[in-house]
Amino acid sequence: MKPIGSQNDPAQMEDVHPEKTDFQTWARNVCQVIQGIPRGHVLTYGEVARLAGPGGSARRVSMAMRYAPKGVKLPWHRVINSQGKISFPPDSPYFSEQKKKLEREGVRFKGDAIDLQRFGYQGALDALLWGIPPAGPS
DNA sequence: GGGCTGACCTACT
DNA sequence: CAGTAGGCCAGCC
Repeated sequence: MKPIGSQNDPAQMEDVHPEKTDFQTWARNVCQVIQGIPRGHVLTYGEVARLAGPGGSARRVSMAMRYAPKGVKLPWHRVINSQGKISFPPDSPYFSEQKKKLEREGVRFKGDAIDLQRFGYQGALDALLWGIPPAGPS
């Protein structure tokens, strides 16, 4: 992917208004939410979108992660779709990589999907607001 | 300026 | 439980 290509206009780069809930601000919020997911838990796109703020749609979550530079450490593998499955094609290298990372963190697959009842980060909002660690799956 | 695509979601049939 | 329909919005052609 190319970084905006020929965007040499200084006006567009510097004239940024963080107060507004534009895509960049919202995307940054999404990154915060994803980084707040503890090890061994996962969140769905819809939940991340809701936690990131108003005007959030699940599609934008995926865009935000692609939007983030490589330098940013983002546990993107902890984000899955509402079906509890990985959103990559099974033959994609990303699929195996994500599954591998998740299993390494203790997330077990029930067939081809994850049991959201167990590994779904239900305490996401609490942790984001008060820093309360989640109760691990027993 | 319009049209199609996409790491998606919810609801309905 | 599988398939379909509508909605969502940034990027790219």
